[in-house]
Amino acid sequence: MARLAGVSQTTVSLVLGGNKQGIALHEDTRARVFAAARELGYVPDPAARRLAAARNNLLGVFSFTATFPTAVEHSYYPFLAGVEQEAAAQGYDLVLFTGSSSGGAQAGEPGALDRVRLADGCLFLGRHVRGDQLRRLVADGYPAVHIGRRDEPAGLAWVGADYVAASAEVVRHLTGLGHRRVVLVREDDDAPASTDREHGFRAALAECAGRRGADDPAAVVRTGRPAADITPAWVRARLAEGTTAFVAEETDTGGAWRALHTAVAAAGLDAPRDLSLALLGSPPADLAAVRPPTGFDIPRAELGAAAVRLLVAQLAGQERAEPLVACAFRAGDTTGPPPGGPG
Amino acid sequence: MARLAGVSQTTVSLVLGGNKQGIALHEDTRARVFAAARELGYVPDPAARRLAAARNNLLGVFSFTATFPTAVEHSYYPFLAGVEQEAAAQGYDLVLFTGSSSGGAQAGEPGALDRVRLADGCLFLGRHVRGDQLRRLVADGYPAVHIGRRDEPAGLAWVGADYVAASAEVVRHLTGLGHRRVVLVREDDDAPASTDREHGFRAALAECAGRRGADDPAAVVRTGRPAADITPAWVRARLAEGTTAFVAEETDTGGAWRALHTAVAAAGLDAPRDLSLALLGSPPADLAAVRPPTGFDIPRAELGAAAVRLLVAQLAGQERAEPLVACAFRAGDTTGPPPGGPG
DNA sequence: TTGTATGCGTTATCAA
DNA sequence: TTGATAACGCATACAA
Repeated sequence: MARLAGVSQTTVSLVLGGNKQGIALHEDTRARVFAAARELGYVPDPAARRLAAARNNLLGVFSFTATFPTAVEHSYYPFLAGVEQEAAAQGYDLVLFTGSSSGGAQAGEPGALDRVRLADGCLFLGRHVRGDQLRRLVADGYPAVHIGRRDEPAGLAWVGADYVAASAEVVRHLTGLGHRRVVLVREDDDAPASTDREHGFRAALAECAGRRGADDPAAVVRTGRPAADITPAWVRARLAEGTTAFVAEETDTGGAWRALHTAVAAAGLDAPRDLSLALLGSPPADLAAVRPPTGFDIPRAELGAAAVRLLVAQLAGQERAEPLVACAFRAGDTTGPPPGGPG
Repeated sequence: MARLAGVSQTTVSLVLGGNKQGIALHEDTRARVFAAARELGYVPDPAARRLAAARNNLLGVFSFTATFPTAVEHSYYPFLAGVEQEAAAQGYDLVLFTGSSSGGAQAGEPGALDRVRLADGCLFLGRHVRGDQLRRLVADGYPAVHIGRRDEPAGLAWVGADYVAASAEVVRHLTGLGHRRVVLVREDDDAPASTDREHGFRAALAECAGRRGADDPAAVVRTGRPAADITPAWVRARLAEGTTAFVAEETDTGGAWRALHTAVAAAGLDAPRDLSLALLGSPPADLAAVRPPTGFDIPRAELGAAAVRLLVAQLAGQERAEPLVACAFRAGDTTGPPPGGPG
């Protein structure tokens, strides 16, 4: 013990612990403690100090699929980048959990989510988190934050991208160019991320209809995987009906956008010459290079960081703040005025 | 406490702790303890565990730059994939220590490394490791494994890719095609990864020279960042001297390969028609699609997994095994016989 | 087969 | 300004 070296004992904690309480210390004492510590190579045991502090400075990160899947494009990497940085800034370390691993022994078992309790609080990623277990965690007052909007279980804190506002902005960009009839291609599921985009889409079109007195031009198409119904013929039919712009939502595979892109090209059409295309999100890497679509970028790193801040605030007993993070509008090369002129 | 739920208390440790000592336990008791634990969502505190037993089934990962940097190409992500999977298989949870992350509160502090002691052992990644702190950890007998060959501090265990063998194999592929004069373009630094590649390169060429009695055709060029000296004129000059093949080492930015690629194209030359090109590693994503180069792939996930196995073996007091992991030769489209025919 | 007592290294509360 | 002393939550030797 450094106690032997110096002449003190509890004092070591104080000087080496940073003296949070602001207790007065003799400068000599400090110096002696430091000297002795260096001499013996003494290092405060993090386990002991975390035990005594009743807080281990660990934040959990739980993703129901592997945190590091082989296919990078499905990964949570962009979120983790923000999580890591913000956790570092807040002085927390990260414990990585996955639905498939969780300590090896009890994979997939009913209590698998309980493992996260070894951390002070936990972040959850992904749609497929078991609701019942999460509910219990939340009910027990365990600090938890979900990345992505989530209505269930009640009381679960979350941070999410403001898809409503971002989608509305994209649509307003189109209506501002003169488009009056726009079609949204979305996935056939009811995830909040899809629903929010549709809300923003409809809201922005309704605004325009109100102003100009036109009838409601909103049209929404739900497509499957793969998006087999988005064909050149389908595109032509929509154009014939007066549609001048198409909007696709971003999905994890980019399927909707890819299908739209392909169908338009196959129909011998060109954006923005013959019609306008926009993407409610970011394009898959291989299509990004071809022609950057008009749309918005999801601030994934920002979301990760915001989630950490929210979780830390929860740990400190503070109430939650604004959970929505704004997306950045991206002006691309795929939109322009409708062919026949505005209106 | 789970103690309240059941009727025991120390027993909880035994049954939940895996009962290392092989003490006899009533099946009813075990069942009751498990039931109570599940009921309360009880999880043993890792800090307390580590304090009392000096182990808590936590493995640390410490990288000397952010583990999830904004620039994806510099990331340790591929290693992490293997680390995560193997750690799960071995029954360990992963702690990502954020001590050195950019923006981290204790980024450059002298004690930044000490927090890893919370975990039973720790993996280290990256070239820019604080040697002094690592040395202390190792000297204290703390289980540590470095991913990537490393000579310093002495006694630090590591796993690495067998760059020597892999590079030699690539060169033999070239000499087998008939190339006799080959130039290596490498970074101007002395990282083991670069040095090993050069060794393999030289060894394979020397073999060939020995067999055929030719003079030593090895030529090594060190280039900076950016690799400004790799110009079309430079390529032409080497060809004029009789060089028929060029080999570049993989770097984190892919700079050397990119420079070579660009210079050859700008010189109006084509591989494998006019000359052969090979890459000691994998190409950056954007160049991979263009034309897959002959070379080898670093088994990053395998390395991560091997590191975990080595660390776990160290925890069990076993001695270290073979630290080298073989790279996979990749036949690409950039090599062929020399233009003038073999020899 | 299970309960009791003790210690792991710190921090926090009080007393000196 | 500093030194005792009691937790912190768990594991282990030992007694029951």
